[in-house]
Amino acid sequence: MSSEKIIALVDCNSFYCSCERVFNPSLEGKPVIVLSNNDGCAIARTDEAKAIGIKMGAPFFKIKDVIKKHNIHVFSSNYTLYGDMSRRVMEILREYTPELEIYSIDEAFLDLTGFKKRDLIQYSQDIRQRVLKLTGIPVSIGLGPTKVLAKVANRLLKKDKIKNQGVFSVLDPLVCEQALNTFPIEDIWGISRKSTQKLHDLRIYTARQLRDANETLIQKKLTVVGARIMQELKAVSCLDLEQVQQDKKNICSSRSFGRPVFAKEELQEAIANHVHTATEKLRRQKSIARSILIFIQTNPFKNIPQYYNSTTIELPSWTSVTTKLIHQAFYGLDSIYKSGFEYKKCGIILNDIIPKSESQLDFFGSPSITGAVRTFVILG
DNA sequence: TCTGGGGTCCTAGGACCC
DNA sequence: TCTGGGGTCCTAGGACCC
Repeated sequence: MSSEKIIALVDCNSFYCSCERVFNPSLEGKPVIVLSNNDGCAIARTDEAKAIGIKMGAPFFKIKDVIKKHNIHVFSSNYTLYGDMSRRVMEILREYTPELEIYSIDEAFLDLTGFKKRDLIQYSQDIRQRVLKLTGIPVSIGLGPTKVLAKVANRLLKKDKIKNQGVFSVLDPLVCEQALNTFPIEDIWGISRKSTQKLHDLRIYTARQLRDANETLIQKKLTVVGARIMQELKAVSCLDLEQVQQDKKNICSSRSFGRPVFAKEELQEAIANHVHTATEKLRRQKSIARSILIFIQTNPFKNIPQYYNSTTIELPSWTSVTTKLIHQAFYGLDSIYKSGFEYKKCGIILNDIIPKSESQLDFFGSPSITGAVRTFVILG
């Protein structure tokens, strides 16, 4: 019993919108949405905007009328601001426990097992109040014995099934049982559309039914991923907190164009920018890469001739030098570019990434991996 | 040469997350 | 006219080796 963990999921409410409200308090109580890059679609909504019926990912052009009618306040996304606010929130959370996993820009798992003897609801309320006071960001906190159950608790808060107190706990087995009874499987963390359909085929509709289902059957249908979720629903923790930020194994930069693009020169400019962005991230984690994938594509939503292609370039050695990678990326672009198409999006992915410290300089000044077999040709 | 089993590594693609 | 961007994990299947 005492080995049971206590996990809190702290989630910032309508995070991007809340950030905008911090700098514009008159928006309090009013409907607000934040749009994706190029103002393509809605990616954050306040409760007021949700109540009006704005759906996650709704294309801007389709909701323009509703926005006007209900006087919804609209913002283009400002990721520099959101990243900044996120760091401040996470720093405060870290004051409450060193065991913390920053799961996304607006969510963190906290291991509160060591605070068992305290009133955990009160402790969580303290966290909420302090974050709100120091950053202006409202957060919701779900408590459970596993990550999946903490997510369940948090989800119930958002759904307003429980009156909006900002903290909900399913640590009590009876409360948990009740919560799972009516909790739809599609709302479980890790169960999305495809898996939901497979489970519906098995006549499994609620979290409770999934928890009590035949394990072999679930593993067969949903692989080990599903089996793990089952365990977590049973309050058996099998997803650990990942406290140290792992180095990225691949780094991607891509974006849609705000307008039609035909010319190779324009694609080159965009690709160069993407390489620049990605190599900056690469250097920040003190890594080097040896493989770069370049892709270009037309707009699949448009009824025009479609083209998608990608190519991977393997470099002779690992590098984090922007110009070297841009050179290779252009070479790759040359090989896949076809004129006459209206391009909508392009991007690059850096692969085969290793820490710079794992490499050493070979005779010619370019890194080679330690321990790898190399043949040296002495010139002259 | 033929036959078979088993292990490892790699890659592409599916599924899922926020 | 107009539909995000950046990730992770897992599996299946092929290549290769012993």
